[in-house]
Amino acid sequence: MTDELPEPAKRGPKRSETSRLAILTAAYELVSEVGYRQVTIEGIAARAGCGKQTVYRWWAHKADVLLEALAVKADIRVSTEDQGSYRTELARFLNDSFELIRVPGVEPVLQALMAEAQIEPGFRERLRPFLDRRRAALRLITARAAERGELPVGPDQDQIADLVFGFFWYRMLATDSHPTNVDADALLAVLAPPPSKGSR
Amino acid sequence: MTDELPEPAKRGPKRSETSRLAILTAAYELVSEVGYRQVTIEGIAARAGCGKQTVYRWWAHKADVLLEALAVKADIRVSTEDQGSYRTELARFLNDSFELIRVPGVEPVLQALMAEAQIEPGFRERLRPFLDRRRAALRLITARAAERGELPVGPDQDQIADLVFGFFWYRMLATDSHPTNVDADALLAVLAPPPSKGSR
Amino acid sequence: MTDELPEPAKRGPKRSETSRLAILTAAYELVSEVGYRQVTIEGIAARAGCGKQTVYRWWAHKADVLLEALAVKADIRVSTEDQGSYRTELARFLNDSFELIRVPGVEPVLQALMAEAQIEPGFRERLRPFLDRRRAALRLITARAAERGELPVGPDQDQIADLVFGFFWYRMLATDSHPTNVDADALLAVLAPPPSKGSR
Amino acid sequence: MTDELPEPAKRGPKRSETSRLAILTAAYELVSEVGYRQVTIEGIAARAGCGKQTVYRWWAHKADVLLEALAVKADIRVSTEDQGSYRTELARFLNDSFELIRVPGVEPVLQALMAEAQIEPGFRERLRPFLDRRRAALRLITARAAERGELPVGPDQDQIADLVFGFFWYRMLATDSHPTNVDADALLAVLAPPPSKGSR
DNA sequence: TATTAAACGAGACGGTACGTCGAGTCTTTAT
DNA sequence: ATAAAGACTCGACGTACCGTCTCGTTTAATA
Repeated sequence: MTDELPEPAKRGPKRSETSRLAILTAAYELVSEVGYRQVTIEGIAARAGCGKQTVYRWWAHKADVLLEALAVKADIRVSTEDQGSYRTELARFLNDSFELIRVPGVEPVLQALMAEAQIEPGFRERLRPFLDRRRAALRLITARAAERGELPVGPDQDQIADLVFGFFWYRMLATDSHPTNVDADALLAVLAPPPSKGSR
Repeated sequence: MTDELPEPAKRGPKRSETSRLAILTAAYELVSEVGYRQVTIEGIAARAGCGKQTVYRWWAHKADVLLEALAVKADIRVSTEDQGSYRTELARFLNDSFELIRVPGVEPVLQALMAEAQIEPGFRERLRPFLDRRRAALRLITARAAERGELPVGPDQDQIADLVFGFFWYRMLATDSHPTNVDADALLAVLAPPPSKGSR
Repeated sequence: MTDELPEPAKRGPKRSETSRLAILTAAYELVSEVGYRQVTIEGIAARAGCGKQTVYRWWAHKADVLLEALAVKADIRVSTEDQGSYRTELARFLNDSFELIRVPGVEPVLQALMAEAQIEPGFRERLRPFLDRRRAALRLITARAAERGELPVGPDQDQIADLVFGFFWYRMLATDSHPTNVDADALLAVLAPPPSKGSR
Repeated sequence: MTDELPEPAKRGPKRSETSRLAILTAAYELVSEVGYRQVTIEGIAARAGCGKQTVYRWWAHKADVLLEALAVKADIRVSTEDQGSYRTELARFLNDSFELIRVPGVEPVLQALMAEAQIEPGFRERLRPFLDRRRAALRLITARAAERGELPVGPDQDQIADLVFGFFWYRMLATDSHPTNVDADALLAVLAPPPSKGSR
């Protein structure tokens, strides 16, 4: 039982990996250098040393280039491994996430992606799987916590995700201050309060 | 001591309030009708029946028109009055806020404003006072709660604001589901847990 | 009794005569310099120092620019005055015409116009009035000759025009040799033979 | 005595006659169907079911395809046989020529070829042999007439050709009316006047 | 009351980028 | 070994808006 198509055996030249990477790199760098508004398909193509058509052939929108560039340039690796306790795992998840946006170029790209999703309905839908993957990662942790009975009463798992990612994005979109470890502690205090000392 | 200039007593016709309102209305309506991306200064001017220059004379950017239109079209009135308890006041604040974005046209405008703030550094700064006014409103409540000693250990007042507005904006920007009363309850459970039954 | 509209008193800036002339000049010169194929609207606009839109606003096609440029750059003045005899008038008409295409830049423009008329049906119709005006000029002469009874039996006035302009254009389009006075004599011999000496 | 080259006996597979004819047919038909401007190499290749490269391999320009297609699709056969008198032979030549452009597809192709010759200097030179062959055919007739002493005083043989082909092309390029037998009579009256009745 | 300066509608202007098309070249695979 | 399929770079297309700049016209304070 194979899901794969048996390769219709297409003739002709294959897609140029060289061009693909040049375009992704150009787009990624340009966002930080000149700002998303000033990034144009023409500019990307020029910097990548390829024709505009090669960009348009493979991506519908400059934001789609960035979305793919993000995967190439900032391989997202956030710990979701079983650490024994919800609190520990959540702490790690938060710290990893907060670290990620300190990777050069990541923040402006994320801002641009979220902005474009508001403006271009088509891209909104293409961004969602990316956002959902992040939620799914967190869900691994909360689901495990639920099984263990560690989840405090209050928000359900979806609402926890809204709180965590809401905090994360709001800081990035609406303020100038990145979330720090101090913020992670506050989130932990709210979502996974430490076992009270006096509890017996 | 007044900062205001003593009015140099300019000659000539005054700014046309008719045009101002026509432009604000046109911009506000166009966002919902055609989407922010498709809103152009030319389109606003055409719909408002005025020249482009009249728009450019008073606003720097189409987002600035919307920011002012929002104040006119959806007068923001969120309760911050003293209700005796933090939990009650926060509940009211949340419900009022969540209701606001159900006003027709408000959500797409807010999405557009936040998007433009990511893309246009100048506008980002002009949007901040708007966001800060919202934070200040919430701060009235948390400050009062702090005085009363009602604030649970954990997040400080700024972090509370990040959590509340983060939740609010994340739902609007990244998901398709508006926050509801159920969500308000979850936020309350996290930020202002009810007095535990057994406590006395 | 005036046929003229009472001028609806249009508001706003008038068409820029500066741009118009810069565009006509640029187009006219470029044809000779780089060849009609290499003339582009972009190139014309760049050389004229104006935006492409300013060209597109007033002309449908690069050939239309040239057609107007021809009128400006090579004011066509071919004698059709009454000289007493058909033969004299036709001789003058031919010599004036043949001289015209020796004006720098005229020949390549005429070639381009006729070529475009074959390729772009819309322009073909816009070129026709120009061609018809040339025929009308010749017709002044042949009609006068007909009145005088000077027209030899054989081709009618339209066919005379076909012969004259056919000769003219064929030389320009299909050969490399311009028509000369010698050719004018040959045409005269055919169309307006001198009164045979022995005839009486 | 054959004009054909003795085949240099090249190695490897020979040129595919199937593709050649498919391309010529596609080009010839497309000109009438969509107009020369809209004919593209890509379109020809697509219609012929072959790759673009196969077209480029054998022809430099779309006009060259048409020039060859014309020879295949409308084998040009104009009578130049000795008929005893200049007038008779010229009449036949004119009628045959005028008939040719009534063959479906011939006129638009001829218009396109002449147009391209104005626009593409390279093609102009490749078209000339075609035009010269037509002149050579007429020259057979005029040369015979000259030998017989039938040529009237006035235009020399080259000028006669200019007049005949000029008339022919001018009608095709600049007017909408094909030359007819009536026109042929007018040309005859001018170039080969019938022996005057009263001549003794 | 006449003057004059500002704000207005209209819209032409020099620009920039769009997204598309086709040119002509090059690469891969199947026949 | 050929040729189809088609990806590539390149350049121009014609369009849409940008933000600026005239144009008259209208309005209101000033002289």
